[in-house]
Amino acid sequence: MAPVTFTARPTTVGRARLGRLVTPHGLIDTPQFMPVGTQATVKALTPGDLAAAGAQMILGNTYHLSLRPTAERVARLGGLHRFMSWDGPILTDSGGFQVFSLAHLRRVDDDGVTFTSHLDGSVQRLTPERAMEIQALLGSDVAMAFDQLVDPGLPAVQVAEAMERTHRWAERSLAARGRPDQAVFGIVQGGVDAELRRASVAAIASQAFDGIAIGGLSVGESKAAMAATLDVVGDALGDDPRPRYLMGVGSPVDFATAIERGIDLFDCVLPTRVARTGQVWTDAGRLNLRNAALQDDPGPIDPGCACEACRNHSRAYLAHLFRAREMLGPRLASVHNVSWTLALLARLRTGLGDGSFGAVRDAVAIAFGRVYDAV
RNA sequence: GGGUAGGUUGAGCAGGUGGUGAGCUCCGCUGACUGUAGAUCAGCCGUCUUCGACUGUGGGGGUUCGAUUCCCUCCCUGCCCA
Repeated sequence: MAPVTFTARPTTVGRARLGRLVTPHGLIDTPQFMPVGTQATVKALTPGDLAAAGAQMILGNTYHLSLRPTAERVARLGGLHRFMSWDGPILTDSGGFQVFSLAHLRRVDDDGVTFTSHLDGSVQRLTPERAMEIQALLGSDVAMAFDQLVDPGLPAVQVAEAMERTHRWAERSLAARGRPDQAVFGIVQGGVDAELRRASVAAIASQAFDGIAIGGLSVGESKAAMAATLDVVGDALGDDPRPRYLMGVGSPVDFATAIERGIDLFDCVLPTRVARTGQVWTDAGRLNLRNAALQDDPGPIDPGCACEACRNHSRAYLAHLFRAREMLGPRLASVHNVSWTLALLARLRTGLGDGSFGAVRDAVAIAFGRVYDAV
């Protein structure tokens, strides 16, 4: 029996589909957004907060958790779900992103990556096999193959080299899968080069992965380049029935763009990261809770939002909390942003069914265009 | 009343022995953040017409080419004595 099953039906919107991913810990309506809980916590939020916000699946991270508290300890304590008291589905990143973001702390070779721990400077080794072992110990519902992403602006030779390494690591990741109840997703790389992306889709989609992730995007390239790359990947995948996960995306305007091009799953730190410094997302665009003008605003962050922060608190109160550096500020802002983002995804799903998708997409584009339009 | 130490841009300071005081930390203002080394980081933070210029060292006066510095006087604050 497959660890996860995915059923999806096409819609009238481009390559968009409406689907359902069933995992050992529950189901996910797609397209869906997964809040990121790198260190076994979606920063500032309890599992109850996440459930109330409508979260169906969250992320954990191989690199961080293997260093602390260590995968072995999590396993001894009953696995990641029990450890963090999140009963729903969990996807674990393989640590591939850290190969990219911690560039100055690592050395890459064909076998794997050697890191200097950002915590204590100790030498750490991550290979496809070890990444899969860690994820098996964590017990996530979906494990990610160990990949290497690079700046798409690098010379094509280097982008191709990292991509080909990713393909070899994909095979090894799949061969090293540790448990039958855990799905494994492969990751397509290739920067913003159409030819490389097509080659990468061919190399990854031909393997027995349970899902296909698109990595290496939203790392500085333009919105247009990301959309064009998603078009290429979408064409190359054709009617491949597996779930498609766009890694590390996105901002409010990115979701519709990607959904139209066939994406089913998203994850991104943005809603929680920006929330902690006072930026909240609303139907009218974004709002900086530190702005002086909000100190006298008795209204909620977003009148259309049903989250705890919007139900119970005013912008003026939030503005005060951030000004006073009270931890409730980042917490309530995180509650709101995750709730709002998940609600946006719900509206987009509804829109795919009833024809209002374009209207939702355009409203968000107008509200956020000023900020997130791109280069 | 006497003595003493002080008064520097919102706050707290640094510096300054007659020769360029706009330097720091807070506060404040604005922005950034995309598979989280991020409750972080960046810019601004006297005024203006801002690649520059002007003003500013408690108030007033004096000496001087030139005063934050020297002199006179007044005001304010802390501490000690009476």
